[in-house]
Amino acid sequence: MHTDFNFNYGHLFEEELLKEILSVGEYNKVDEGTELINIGSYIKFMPLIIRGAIKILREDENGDELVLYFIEQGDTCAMTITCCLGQSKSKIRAVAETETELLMIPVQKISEWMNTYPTWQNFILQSYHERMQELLEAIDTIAFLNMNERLLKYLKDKAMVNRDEVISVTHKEIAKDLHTSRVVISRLLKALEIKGEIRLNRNQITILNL
Amino acid sequence: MHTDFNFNYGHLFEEELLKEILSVGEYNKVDEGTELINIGSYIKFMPLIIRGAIKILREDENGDELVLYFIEQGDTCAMTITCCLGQSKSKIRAVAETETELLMIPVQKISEWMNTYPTWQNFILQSYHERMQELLEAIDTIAFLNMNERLLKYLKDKAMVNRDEVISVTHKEIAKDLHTSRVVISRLLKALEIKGEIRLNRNQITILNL
DNA sequence: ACCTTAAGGTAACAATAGTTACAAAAACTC
DNA sequence: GAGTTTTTGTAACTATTGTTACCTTAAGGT
Repeated sequence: MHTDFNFNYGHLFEEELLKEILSVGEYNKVDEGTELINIGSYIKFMPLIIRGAIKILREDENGDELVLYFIEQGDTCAMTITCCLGQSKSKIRAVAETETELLMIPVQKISEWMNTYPTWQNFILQSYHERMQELLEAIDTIAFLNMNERLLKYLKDKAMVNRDEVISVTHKEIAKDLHTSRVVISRLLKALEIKGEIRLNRNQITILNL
Repeated sequence: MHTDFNFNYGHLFEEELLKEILSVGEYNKVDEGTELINIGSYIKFMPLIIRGAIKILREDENGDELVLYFIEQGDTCAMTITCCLGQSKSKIRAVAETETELLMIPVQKISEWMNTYPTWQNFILQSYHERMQELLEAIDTIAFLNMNERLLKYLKDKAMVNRDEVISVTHKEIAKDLHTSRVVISRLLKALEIKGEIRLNRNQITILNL
């Protein structure tokens, strides 16, 4: 754990801050599928990802949901920061995409360190910046691509964060993530298979030209 | 100008910072339609809006564009902050929605004040937070609403920032902002008129139940 | 007033996405 | 291994959105 943490964050922070993070942060290892942040819940910790990947989703009042993006090791969830600093409820949902190790940083430390460690302030601002970019990319995807292209992008993103061109997922799950129906996904997947882009198996999709 | 500035920002910052902002910020008055930020341009100033409203758009490589949200007096453009601090090119376009007065703050002051004025740091983080929320709302809109509902929301938002239930706009302009075709907009507007939600005139739409 | 351009209305059709219904195959249960 | 559940395939249909084409009307210029 310690070495993984240093690998991802060591170059970002000074010795002293690294020590503080390790002493204050609560280490946590969660299984795939674990719900880390619920819509509407108050957030008391900010997660620093040491290993693994997390899927960030948006969900509206009717329970319609949509994947926004994936975050990986070395990332943190900027959405959490806004929620933490603003004491507001979460507007998003975070689910472990793979088995994931993370360090939970208590809220009050975030703003405390903002004032004492310039590198921390930098890290927080940088995180905001990156998450903003991801949100813009998500907007591009849903605004300018059709379902066909969105599906392929989703599969490739998923293969990327899982570091495996074989994806374990059902059509139903994909449909939920992309906010469409299972039948639509099955239809488009079949078309992609015929085009030679993927290979289909039960509970499993292989990307052929990643 | 001075009183308008104090009205919008006076309660946010301490006396000293207010004086600095006014001495360093370059006052600017722009007409409706003025392009304040271009895609791909480097940003050297951060705008504080004193009066008026600005339309923020996303544009992809093919020139497809889409309105993300409007910002008003008292707001700043957090997207600018990310660009300024990261020295990166703009990923968005900003166009004056009405005649607008603003104060242009030079980039290097933004980070300088982050370290000297806690209220400034707070303001920047708060701006990030709000813009993040707006982006999420934009995602909700394009992901979960159909064109019909998006159109009505657009009209109401526009009426709001213009403080007038009579909107001066052509069907073509709306189509561009919502990234669809003129024919679709004309069709949906006509349906809204028949439903009694709006009244149509050339270059002008009146919202009946705002 | 006459010409030109911009704005808006509308029909007909195409493409994409969503829905309902049902069947077949695989996996899981006991 | 018989029965149940889950997953996937597919057809037929509907709804929404996008496209093309053509017309009318209003506004602006000279």
